[in-house]
Amino acid sequence: MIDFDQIDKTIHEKARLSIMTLLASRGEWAFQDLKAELGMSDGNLITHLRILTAADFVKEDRDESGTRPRTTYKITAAGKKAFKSYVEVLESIVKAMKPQG
Amino acid sequence: MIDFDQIDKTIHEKARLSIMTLLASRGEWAFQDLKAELGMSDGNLITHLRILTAADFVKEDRDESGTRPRTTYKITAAGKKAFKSYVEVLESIVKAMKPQG
DNA sequence: GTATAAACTTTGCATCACAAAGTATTTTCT
DNA sequence: AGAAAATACTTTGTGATGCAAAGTTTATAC
Repeated sequence: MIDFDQIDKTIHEKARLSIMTLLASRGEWAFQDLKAELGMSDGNLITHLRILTAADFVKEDRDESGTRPRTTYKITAAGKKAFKSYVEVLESIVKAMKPQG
Repeated sequence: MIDFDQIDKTIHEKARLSIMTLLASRGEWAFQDLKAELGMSDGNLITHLRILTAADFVKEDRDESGTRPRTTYKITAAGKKAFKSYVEVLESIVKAMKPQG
């Protein structure tokens, strides 16, 4: 049977799932790019990023090189690992549905 | 890109996702069997079943054949359809992760 | 120096999951 | 027959949380 307890609530939330998928599939995302891609408000986006950062799934990089601030986010090793096992649950759900279509 | 807006919140909730997966993979489930399988409290389980029923994703069948009441639940056509497109999003996430492992 | 942009923080609201406990009905046990 | 147990609920309460909107800070462009 599928182990639903293995679903990490930190990742499972829709907004954070999309963030994690984006971060996992591409190296680095600027705050503004994430915001544009996901169509989220500043406050909402940063809250989710904070939650992911607090879980050590995401790391922020502040670029203070004199120019306008540009914060980028990338997935951590722990984040990759957690996301991978999360995706494994998804995969088992997908597989369980395959026979019937 | 993956269309996260296509994720149905009614289904995406962990508890209901497990219920839907069980109902989609097997014809019919008695209330007691779902409860045992998922380890949920009566109140919590019935609430989620009500939400799924209200969304027309699940149909309940009351068996009043003189014996002790036995309510069973099965997925509806609309539920199968909604769950299928939900699983398609999962599949696209899984696929997006495949290249990197 | 006014306006704009980035990256926040704060506030407030509304939803929601979940447990615990209580209820009605019926059935099994003694 | 009476007590206990089981099914399928309902009710209540609490705590968490998603989200938008608006305000804040700092810095840059004009």
